[in-house]
Amino acid sequence: MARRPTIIDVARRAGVSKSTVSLVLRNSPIVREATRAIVRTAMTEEGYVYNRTAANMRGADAGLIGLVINDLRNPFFTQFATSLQMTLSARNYSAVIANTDEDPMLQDQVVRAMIEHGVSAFVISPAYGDVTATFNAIARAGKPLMQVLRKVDPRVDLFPFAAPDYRRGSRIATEHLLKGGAERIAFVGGLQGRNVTSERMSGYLAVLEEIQMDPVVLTGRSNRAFGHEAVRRLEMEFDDVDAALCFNDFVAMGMLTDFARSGKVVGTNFRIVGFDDIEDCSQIYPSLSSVHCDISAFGKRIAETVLAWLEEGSKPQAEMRTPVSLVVRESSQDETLSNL
Amino acid sequence: MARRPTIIDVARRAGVSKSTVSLVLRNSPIVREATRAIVRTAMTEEGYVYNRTAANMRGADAGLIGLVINDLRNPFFTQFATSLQMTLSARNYSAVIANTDEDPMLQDQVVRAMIEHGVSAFVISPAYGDVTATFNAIARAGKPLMQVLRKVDPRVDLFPFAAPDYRRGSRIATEHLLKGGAERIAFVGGLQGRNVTSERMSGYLAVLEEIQMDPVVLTGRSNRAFGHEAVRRLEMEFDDVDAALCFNDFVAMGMLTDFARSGKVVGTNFRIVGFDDIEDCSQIYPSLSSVHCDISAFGKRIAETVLAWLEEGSKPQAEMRTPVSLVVRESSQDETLSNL
DNA sequence: CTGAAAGCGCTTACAG
DNA sequence: CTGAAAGCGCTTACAG
Repeated sequence: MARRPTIIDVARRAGVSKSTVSLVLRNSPIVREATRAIVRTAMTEEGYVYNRTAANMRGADAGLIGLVINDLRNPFFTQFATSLQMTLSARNYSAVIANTDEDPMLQDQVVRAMIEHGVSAFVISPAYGDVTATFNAIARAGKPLMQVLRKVDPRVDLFPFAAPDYRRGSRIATEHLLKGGAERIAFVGGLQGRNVTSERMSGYLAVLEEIQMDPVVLTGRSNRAFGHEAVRRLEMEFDDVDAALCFNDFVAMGMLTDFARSGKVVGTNFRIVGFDDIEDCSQIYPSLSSVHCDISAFGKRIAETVLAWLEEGSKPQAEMRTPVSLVVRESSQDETLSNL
Repeated sequence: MARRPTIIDVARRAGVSKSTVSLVLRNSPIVREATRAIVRTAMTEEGYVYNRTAANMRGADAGLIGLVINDLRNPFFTQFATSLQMTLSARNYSAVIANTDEDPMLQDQVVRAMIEHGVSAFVISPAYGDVTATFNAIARAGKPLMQVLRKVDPRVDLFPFAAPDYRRGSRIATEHLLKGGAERIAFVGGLQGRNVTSERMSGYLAVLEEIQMDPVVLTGRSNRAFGHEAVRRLEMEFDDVDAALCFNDFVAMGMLTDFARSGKVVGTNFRIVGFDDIEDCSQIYPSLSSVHCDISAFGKRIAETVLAWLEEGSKPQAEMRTPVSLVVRESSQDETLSNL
């Protein structure tokens, strides 16, 4: 297989200089239309493909964005990554994507690899742990960085933060459970001491304080297994609890499965609301009410924000919150009502 | 913020020529250990980061692999992509990842973008449709390409194909259902006329022919909704069917949900086996038996295969099949038995 | 072992 | 509008 054709080959065939070819490539208006056409045909005849790598060297933007995600196997993050990547694609950027598996060391390694590869900007949903050195390396390399979904570095003036408005989601979910007649509501899941946990709990705590209801908080991992465990603990220790707001949909699904196994009817005897509204929520039985974070719109918005920063230099605000809403389904609604 | 330091800056500080710095960078053995040490310190003092882009220009390998996936929101493919990407990372490669959303046009576009970006090789789980032009563009650019999971281009001598051994999975699942006492087994889901569908059906058809059982095939989309539809159709048209092998886990879960809603006990009255063994299978109730494709090992293996091709020039065999196994859970096992 | 020179494929001023 | 020249940050022979 022969060497890839370059602009010189195209120039020779078109009978112009290579500068002219370069100008055509960059859609410069100073080249006559007739010349453009000649160059264009020469390009297809040669089978020319643009070499971005070479262009970058001369200072042009690489058109590569680094996307670093703490857990790509989790559909919540997958959804975000996919939406972001597709928005970038539509704007003619490509994404270098890496899963860090919640490992700050691995995270540091992939970030450095991406800097070497010359990505133009970073979007990071960080693993918990110390990111100072990692983020500093990005700053030193002069690349914009947005931290999303988890605020791990407090220097939001340098590394702007964006996330859905969890606090508000937590509030409206709690109010919904109360309106449905819940007399004692538990908050289930989420590791103690983490920002996301306190945010997702904060609206719940605020509402309960307003109406003087005692909170019941069961913190723990954010998976189905903890949902199972929580059901057992509630039965043993807090048998007056008749509703739960969960840290995320996995915890909620874990609880649902447990109730299904023991034959309890969720929606009537017990009300559950999840968080994130992943796709499965509407597909399971009973279907799961959940705080919808519109993560797909969120991903799109982040893509646009970071491109605006890159292309127009408009640095995003230090903290950005995107709207959330509540999707009510069977798990928090009396069957008799929903069948009306 | 100052310009990024280059090897010249490092060379100046270390008091050597830039060639020497380059040699150190590439771990060449011909540089004395003492000199290396001096250069290394100079690098950290300057805050030097390697510029791979520049290195590529001179012919070095980019260390970038293009990963193009038909549906990144589907956990099966996410698992594959993640495992592949992490294996690449461990070998000091990075992955440019794109979701094509089953759209051959989008696929063509992202592939061309990746060629411009200078990826060294492609791994593609293709969207259905005509990929000839897209694949030809890759071949013209001289990049290795492996098609995985779906054989869309028959030219496997040029574009080697790899997938789990679906046929065998289909066979062992069918045999398992028969051993459990199934008297009539349906195959549910999978679009007609697609390779994957016929492969996942082939073992089932073969076994049924051997024992002279009439097949019942309900082809259709591969999502939960079709699982619902299938349950209704089975009840109406084939009420002697007492077991189902599903095209994938989503279809199976759709069936499970439907049975749960109507109070039928899966595992006793009706046996179900899914395909792919996504993570949820063990977490739902009843837990879902499934053909385990070990997609994580598969991703790792593909990464290694493509790197071997790239680094050692050892082109993979035209067709590669990886082993599968059956994971038996509640959905295909009599409760009385499983509780022993 | 180390230095000076050429070149990878583009873009960017700068003349014409 | 178009051409000739320099340079982006490396690597690669080729001398010393």
